[in-house]
Amino acid sequence: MHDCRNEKEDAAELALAKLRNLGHRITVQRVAVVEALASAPGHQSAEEILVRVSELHPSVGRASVFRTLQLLLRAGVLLSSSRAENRTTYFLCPSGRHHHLICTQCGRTVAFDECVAEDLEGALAKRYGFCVSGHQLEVFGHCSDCNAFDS
Amino acid sequence: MHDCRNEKEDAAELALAKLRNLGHRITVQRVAVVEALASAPGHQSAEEILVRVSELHPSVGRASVFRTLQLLLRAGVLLSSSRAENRTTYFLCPSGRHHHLICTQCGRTVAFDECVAEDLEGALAKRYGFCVSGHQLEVFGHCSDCNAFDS
DNA sequence: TCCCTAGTTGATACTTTGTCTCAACAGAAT
DNA sequence: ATTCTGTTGAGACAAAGTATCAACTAGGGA
Ligand SMILES: [Mn+2]
Ligand SMILES: [Mn+2]
Ligand SMILES: [Zn+2]
Ligand SMILES: [Zn+2]
Repeated sequence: MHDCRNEKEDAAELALAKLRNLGHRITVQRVAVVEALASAPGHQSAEEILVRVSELHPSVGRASVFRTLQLLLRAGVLLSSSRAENRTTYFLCPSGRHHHLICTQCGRTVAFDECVAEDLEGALAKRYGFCVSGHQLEVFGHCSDCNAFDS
Repeated sequence: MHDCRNEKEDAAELALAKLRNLGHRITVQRVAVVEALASAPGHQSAEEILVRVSELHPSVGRASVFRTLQLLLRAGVLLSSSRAENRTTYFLCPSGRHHHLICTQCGRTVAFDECVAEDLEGALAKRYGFCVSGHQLEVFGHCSDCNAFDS
């Protein structure tokens, strides 16, 4: 059974668990940011997240939102793209692996599931001494709409 | 024979040729930005590019630099990363295909050559009606230095 | 070669996005 | 209770990017 609601809840819980495991405290502010991220489908800008957090927790400061986003990014459970939707957007991704098709003209963004980099991760880890936590593949081009109208 | 100088010059010429092919005018300002990008190895921030452009062409405005970066991004000959080096950086990439290993802690960035997505591009193009121009793969993790000092 | 014009530009004000500082606060440990 | 350390909000600040618009120019056609 596939249930988006549960998927989102899982993502939120996994993100918080990851913070906890890294030794960070689970505060109401951090929970609020994670829930804001999980409360909407797709990508959100920092501003959208801030607004959403403020709805339920008006006292949460702007700096805390940015600090939490940074923390989640570093923890590998949040990804961001500055090309998708033509602005910087954030989205929870507990697996740390995500793949997009992005129209460089209008910003239209499509997610796809094929993961071609999992094998590669191990090789890179060994070669460069990195401890790999995830990856993001962005494929660029023009969408069908934008193709129709350009040179 | 491998010659970095020539590689860079090629990158610059290919980028300008691409703009020309798309019907954009080749102005001294655009040439200046492309040459600034080609004049240094690796990634540069918008500010660094602006400074470099100003050295030879002090009259070029800040807006033109940003406008040209945007144009090159859309043309598929420039890539950017907001995680590499822990700030947004730009780099000429005429092929439109680039791959990085990025430390989410300190921003250390390593380029690698394995390209695992070329086959995928065709499939995605067909499935979603996109005209694919390139891709960028970012693999995230902790570098050896950052691994040594954390929990 | 000269015109014409759509595309481009510089200056600068402005918005958006993200960071810094620091005193106050809150959990956890003792 | 006391201490300790991580976290917070406010708001000043800085960086990054955009909008406006009159002036200018690249480049195709006469
Ligand atoms: Mn997505
Ligand atoms: Mn690179
Ligand atoms: Zn499009
Ligand atoms: Zn590092």
